[in-house]
Amino acid sequence: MPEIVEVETARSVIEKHALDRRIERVDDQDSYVCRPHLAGEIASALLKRSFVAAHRIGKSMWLELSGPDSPTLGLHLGMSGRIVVDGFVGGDPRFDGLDNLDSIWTRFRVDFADGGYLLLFDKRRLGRVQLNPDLSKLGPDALAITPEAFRSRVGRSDAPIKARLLNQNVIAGIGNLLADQLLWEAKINPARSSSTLTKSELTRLHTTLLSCTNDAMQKGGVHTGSLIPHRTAGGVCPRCGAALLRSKVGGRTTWRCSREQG
DNA sequence: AGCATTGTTTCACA
DNA sequence: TTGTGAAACAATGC
Repeated sequence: MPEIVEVETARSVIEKHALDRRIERVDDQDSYVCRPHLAGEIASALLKRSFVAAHRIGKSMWLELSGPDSPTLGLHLGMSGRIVVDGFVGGDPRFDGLDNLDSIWTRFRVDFADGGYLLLFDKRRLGRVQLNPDLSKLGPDALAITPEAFRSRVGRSDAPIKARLLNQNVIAGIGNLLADQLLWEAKINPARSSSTLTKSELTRLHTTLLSCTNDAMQKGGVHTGSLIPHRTAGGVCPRCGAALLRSKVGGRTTWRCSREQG
């Protein structure tokens, strides 16, 4: 997906352009993306109301609806989702096809009374639209977590540090690319047991997390990280020139510098 | 043709 | 109890 940076962009698009507009029509027919799907359940919850706030923790968004006893609308971009409101786009920067918003890749759509729209464009179809999503297990948001909480939560486990960073219940928002990027920046081996990291290493990792996400936000996505283009066969460390090594950590393809993250 | 994929969930197993 | 690895999910890109 869309990691925390892309999701925040999407949330921001919604906040700026989709609030306080009367919802006139809803297409929730994709029963895989929209769930649980009791024919039109989502549609009837939204019709004649409006979105009044857009929130996010990690990679999960939820929208508040006007009116008493309204549910919230959960949005998750999955592996490839984008949010489009009128012409404004937020989310996964890969793939084209946005020139055809009526295609099968539009998995969910809201039309406003004023003629505008909000939609979820998702080629991979692993995104989710859901009423009252359960977000109670999510850890603190990666952009908001304090250094102290970061150290205690992330450093507590015997799991590999990368697996720990990817665990959304520990800290919410870090995905595979961002994890590789920040472990490389901080010169820490992704496979090291989290509990062997020193306090100063954890502090450095947290600082790096902030600079990486900030940087990615400026440049338009986590794919702009300096390590990312080198995560390929024969790739070398853009910092020291040593070979990059490919492995599997936390179930995900992992690249690290053979010299600096040995 | 075959494999990999910026994500999440589930399950068998150590 | 924790953690891991693999599989499943869906569909596209290389």
